[in-house]
Amino acid sequence: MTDHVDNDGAASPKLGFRPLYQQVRDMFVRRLVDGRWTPGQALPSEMELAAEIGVSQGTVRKALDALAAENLVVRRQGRGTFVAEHDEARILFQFFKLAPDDGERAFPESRVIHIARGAATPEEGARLALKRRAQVIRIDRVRLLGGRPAISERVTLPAALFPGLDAREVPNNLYGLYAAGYGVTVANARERLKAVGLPPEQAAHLDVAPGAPALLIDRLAIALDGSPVEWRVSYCLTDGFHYASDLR
Amino acid sequence: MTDHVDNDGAASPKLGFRPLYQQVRDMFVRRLVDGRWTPGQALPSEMELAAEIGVSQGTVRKALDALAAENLVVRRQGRGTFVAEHDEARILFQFFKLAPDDGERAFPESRVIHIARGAATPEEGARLALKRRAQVIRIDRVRLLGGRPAISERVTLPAALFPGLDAREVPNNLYGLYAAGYGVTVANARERLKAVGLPPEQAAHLDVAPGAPALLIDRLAIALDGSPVEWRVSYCLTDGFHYASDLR
DNA sequence: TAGTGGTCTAGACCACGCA
DNA sequence: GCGTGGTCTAGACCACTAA
Repeated sequence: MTDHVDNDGAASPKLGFRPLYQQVRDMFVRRLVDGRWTPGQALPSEMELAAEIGVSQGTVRKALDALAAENLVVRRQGRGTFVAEHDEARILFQFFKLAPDDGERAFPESRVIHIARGAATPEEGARLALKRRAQVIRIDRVRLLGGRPAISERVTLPAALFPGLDAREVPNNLYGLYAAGYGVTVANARERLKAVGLPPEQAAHLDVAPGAPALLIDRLAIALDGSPVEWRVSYCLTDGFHYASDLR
Repeated sequence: MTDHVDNDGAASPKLGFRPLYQQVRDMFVRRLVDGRWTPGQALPSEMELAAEIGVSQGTVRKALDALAAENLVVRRQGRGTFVAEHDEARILFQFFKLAPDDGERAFPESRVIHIARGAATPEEGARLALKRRAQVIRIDRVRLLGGRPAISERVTLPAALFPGLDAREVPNNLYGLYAAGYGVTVANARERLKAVGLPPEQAAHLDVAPGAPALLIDRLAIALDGSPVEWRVSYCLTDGFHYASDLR
């Protein structure tokens, strides 16, 4: 066992104090990162984990509650604690904020326009924290909402993380593929929104006039270990749809 | 004392079970709503509250932690628990999502264009859940970011909630005024974003050409008791700025 | 009925802010 | 030094699920 929790001894002088339950949380995240715990799997019970690690059940509980708050695990009373999956329902509510003005949210269809790999541009390298001259995979696709083309986007990925992705069938649910196919779990994302005039290329894909107002969404997706794993730039038409944001 | 916590007895049959700490949380929210606890005030210590209510300190703690997670109270180790205030810093990070593309976030200046009261339109009535022919106050203003006009917005309020607001000086920080002047605390807000072409009136206020792409933010602000208290429609220019959204 | 997570309690000790 | 919230533990009981 390479995991360990240690809050006593000379290693905990004055600064650098970290609560036990957070150390336990970090240990659990490590198990998720290195694939010891995989999506959908049932974790051992709180009691078993507590006995294994050598802390109280309450401390394990605080650690698991923290992971549940980050949507990394799902707790179900009477059944157990499970590693979260990137199924469509989760994506739809956690990462896809575009909803119809009235009516139910629905998962968009996708149409891949182009997929290729090449050397990262300076901007791509900067956003994805890549070494000079690293390879990236670029996916251009159009997504349909309610049957109409509404999103034109480019997804840029570090090729090193996703070997062979450019040569395979690309499913609708990319984050599910990252997890199931490459062991890469997207933990969170930062989005920056702007209103812009639609560039000619995107306008053609969406079948509207160039210069039409579009919502530009620039998203950087972050993996469990904190590293950026996807840069996505989406142009969205917003008549009949809106981007929903809840401020608490 | 009208507050009470009761989880035994015939009132708790099979359904309708509600954890004690949530009942305590609700009791605390009631105290915030009715003004027994006011912004900035220090709450009694956990021990005192536990003794007063007749539950354990741990249960009070869970209730207060829940309120802290909702940004309704602020907990400071060694000092105490305080009712949250709508100071500029809180607004800036919790409710104002527009940030410069590079550089520090800053609070925008405001210039009131017009303020008046009148009968609610059907749409205003629907959004604010008003009775037919209720009065509303409308505030039109322009907000400046980095010295440049960047936001043109209309704020619509139920006149009954804010008597005399249309006749007084309107400060930059509206939510602070609602709280300090009228005992109305904005607890959260729902925003819907679209990209639109700027209407002529807003274009004139912002000194750009009509039809220029703008970010339309439609915000409904919700009070502590769950009722809508403000409807705000903002047209934002987004060159040099973006709307930041973190997905977790 | 057995096992899981959820709630509630009680008490000890720690880190922090302040007088 | 004192009082605050923060952490950690231990144990009891409850609600839910599945066999």
